[in-house]
Amino acid sequence: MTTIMYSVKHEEADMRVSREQMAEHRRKILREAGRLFRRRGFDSVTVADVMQAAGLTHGAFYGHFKSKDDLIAHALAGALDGNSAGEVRRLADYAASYLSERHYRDIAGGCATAGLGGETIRQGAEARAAMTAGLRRQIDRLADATPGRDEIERRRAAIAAWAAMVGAMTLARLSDDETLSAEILEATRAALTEGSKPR
Amino acid sequence: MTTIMYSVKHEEADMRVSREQMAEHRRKILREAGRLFRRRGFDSVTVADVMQAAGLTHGAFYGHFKSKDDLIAHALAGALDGNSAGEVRRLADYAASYLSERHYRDIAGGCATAGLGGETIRQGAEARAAMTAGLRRQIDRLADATPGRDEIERRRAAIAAWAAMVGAMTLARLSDDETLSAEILEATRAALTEGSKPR
DNA sequence: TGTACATCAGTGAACGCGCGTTCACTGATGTAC
DNA sequence: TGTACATCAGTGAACGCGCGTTCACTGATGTAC
Repeated sequence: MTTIMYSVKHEEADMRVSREQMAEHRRKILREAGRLFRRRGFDSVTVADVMQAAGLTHGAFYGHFKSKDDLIAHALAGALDGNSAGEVRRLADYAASYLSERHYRDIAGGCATAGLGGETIRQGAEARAAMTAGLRRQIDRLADATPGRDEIERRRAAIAAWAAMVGAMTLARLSDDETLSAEILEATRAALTEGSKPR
Repeated sequence: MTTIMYSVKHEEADMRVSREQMAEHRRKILREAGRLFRRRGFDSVTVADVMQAAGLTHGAFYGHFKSKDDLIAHALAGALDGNSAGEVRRLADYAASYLSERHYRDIAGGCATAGLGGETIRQGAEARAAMTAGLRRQIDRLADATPGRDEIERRRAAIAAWAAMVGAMTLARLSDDETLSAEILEATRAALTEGSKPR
């Protein structure tokens, strides 16, 4: 009996690859790390998990990053950048979309603050700094889309609204009863939407 | 040269101890675990850390709990119980106290939902269940102290307020800039307090 | 444009450490008489 | 109430596994001529 083996290379991730290939690999590592971390948390995702998701072996990791902590900081920064892409038009619309069932279910692709905020408090200085920068950007973005008498009032309202959104998503995902989860999202959506729609 | 050694026993935690001693040990393990978990998260606290904090050695652990996961579930339930002790009179007062600098700094003794909510999503079924039960109790408590036309509206408002409190504490602790942290707490406090004070 | 060689991205085995868990042992507790 | 013995809470060494990290090696890339 003869077994014919086809050597299928999904990507040419063999030995030495070109420089653009390497840059592409780095981007892929960061993207997959961002998704894995959001889904499973920093600690339970291993370096080997990330590299496998990126289609490489774990040994190549240290050619791209100094350490797992280094990866965490960069992946977090990337995920936060991805989240804050696009302009926020009206706070009420943003809240409705943020507090949607779709976002509730998409942990891996969803908001990094909701998915990883609680754990980042205990991470290294660089990860904390990335989070703080992302938080500042988000507050600014939301303040521009928040109604209010003056800049100070809009900023205040934006902060409170952002806290409610992140908190509601955390609580909804925490609950093991999906009816309660839906109620939490709905109640917070209502609170952030009410009175802001011109009718 | 002679060294005189005094054998100081802080507690008689030698071999076999009495049954009430054992019950006391279990309570101490749970209390210390609750504090350590809130401060450092589930993963970075080891069974040996907890037992040392309780004044015992790690080998005794499995006489008290089935596994680390078992400890997590019980410690979480205990911490949540501790948090929800006492009645909530007025939502605005509760929010002011919850969003205080004192609470912000007291992670180990503070709200377990804010301290561990983000991580509990990825914990076992029992830990999730304990969190869900705690969440339900908290919503009920707050709803009773929330102004509103009817039960449904009070409950809605209580949920949104609770989400804002947990979110604001998470964001404040996330920031590595204490000025921003204080601003987040202050803004959310203002949002939850405004209009509710009779003047 | 073609050839020779140095570089270096990726591979996979190996290292070492820490942690959850187990276990033989100890000796005080608690019970039976 | 006192004595003899079984029980069992706690001790500390040991086990085994997983994970972050290192390293010798490979062979394609990219450069010098």
